[in-house]
Amino acid sequence: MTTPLGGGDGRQNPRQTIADELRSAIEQGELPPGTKLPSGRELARRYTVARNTADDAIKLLQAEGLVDVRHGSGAYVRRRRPLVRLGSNRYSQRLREETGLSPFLLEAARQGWQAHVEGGPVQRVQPPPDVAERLGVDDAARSVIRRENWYFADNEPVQVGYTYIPWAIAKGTPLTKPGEPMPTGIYAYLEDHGYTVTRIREEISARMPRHSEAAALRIPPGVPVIEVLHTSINSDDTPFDVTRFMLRADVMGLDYTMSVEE
Amino acid sequence: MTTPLGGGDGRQNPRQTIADELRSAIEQGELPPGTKLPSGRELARRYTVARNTADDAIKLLQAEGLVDVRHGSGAYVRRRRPLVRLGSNRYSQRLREETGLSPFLLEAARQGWQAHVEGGPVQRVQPPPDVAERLGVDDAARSVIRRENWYFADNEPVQVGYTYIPWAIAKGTPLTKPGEPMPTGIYAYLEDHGYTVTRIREEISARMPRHSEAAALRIPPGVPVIEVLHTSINSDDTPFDVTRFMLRADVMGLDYTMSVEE
DNA sequence: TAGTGGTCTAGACCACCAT
DNA sequence: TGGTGGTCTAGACCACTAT
Repeated sequence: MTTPLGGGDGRQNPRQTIADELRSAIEQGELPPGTKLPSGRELARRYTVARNTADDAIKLLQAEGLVDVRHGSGAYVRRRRPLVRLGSNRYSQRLREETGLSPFLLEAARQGWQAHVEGGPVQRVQPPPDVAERLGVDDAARSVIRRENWYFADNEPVQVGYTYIPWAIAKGTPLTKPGEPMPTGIYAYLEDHGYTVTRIREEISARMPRHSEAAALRIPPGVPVIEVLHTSINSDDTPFDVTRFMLRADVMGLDYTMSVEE
Repeated sequence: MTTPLGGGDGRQNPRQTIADELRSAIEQGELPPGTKLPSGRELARRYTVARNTADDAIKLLQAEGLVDVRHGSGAYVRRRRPLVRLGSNRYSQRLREETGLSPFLLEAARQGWQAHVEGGPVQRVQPPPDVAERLGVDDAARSVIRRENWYFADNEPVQVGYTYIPWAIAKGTPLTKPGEPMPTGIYAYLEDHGYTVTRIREEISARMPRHSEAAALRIPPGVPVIEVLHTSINSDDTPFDVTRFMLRADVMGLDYTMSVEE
């Protein structure tokens, strides 16, 4: 087949061509957020390609996070939702005491979201290697308590956290029991027993969600997760809690303010 | 067509079935990193499906970031490369002076990477709204200087940064000229002129790369970017520089340690 | 009920890789 | 040169949505 063009640049893939044109229409604002894209069949007609090919173009945009596809309805330019930004002050004792809220609820409420937290199972387990290393704990069986928490905004799950506390610390306390003492966070409790969050370390990475994570957090295609490995450090420089958070990156972000040591 | 199974669970999509089995083989370690997956044609034979279908299964894994596909060769389980973690101390004056290195070079070198930075164009421009807001600058034309920097590790681009400095500050200084004064970073220069990084704010999000970013940073499918909106704050609480970084999330991460205010 | 996306088939040609 | 991925076609059936 010959290339019919007379004025433009060289031809490439039909699939890419279609995706490129839709993409730039989106980026230029010609297709504003919420707009419905032409249907696969319609694109196939316009570009004189098989429907497969047109659909593949839309799948590309979906993987790039540009569109949401609704079965039976159409593909729509994704609306950029404002992020809930978790601040670095979220471990502040004072904030907690004044509001009685856990960090997540605090930030979410401040930003106008209907937020709640649900506790999951609490188990005595063997810590993952990276957690064990940061806790300075044996990589041995049952050396830590693992607590699971799910965070919701407007009734959608947006974050999960797995908290690991050395058994030596948690032993015989309510920290080993589910449901407790979540309302104001476990930190209020730990504080009363000599563990104050003096410093924190947060190691941040991003990746595509695992299949199971995508299902559990209802993460749409084209949306990554932010993984935060958080370590709480006591005034005597001992780490006493490590939490691995997974955040839906389309609704959650982080916001740190910190002073720079010389 | 009937479902031939006798012992297992219910059937679903061939495409999903194939992806599920490969995925769990990868997650179980039966297919270790670097292993070559069966070819599309081979999978098609094994599962008695069309080649399209088998290929689609592999594309799913690719979009999840689990495999790297090499044209003409095969699909391989992705090796997890260790991250270069940029620390919160990277704006430390002392570190800079002792080593003479810019933050990125410092961290990368410390972690055994062959690193270098390339400066891009320097222009006087109108700042993006979010940058203008953080700089406390007019959203007007030509109110800031924009500097562009590309960061390489082992000769691969892994990070871009766009730095915005108010024209009022940069006017008549080497900050308006390209190539300068990069070797030790612009911060050394600013410091000598009354702008010391006393506090920083970093707003973090993650998303799939834009098409152009993916091309420029050579980001493979299934890999997101981390976007950091960095603000440098002077001792008098004035912001004097905003930089937007884009990091390839498969090789770059962040590592903050900070004290918690009461 | 008409239109839309989801998926699959069977066959084809091209580009790239490795031997 | 044979195997592999990349892409495309033309047609089909199903599941879901909207009216």
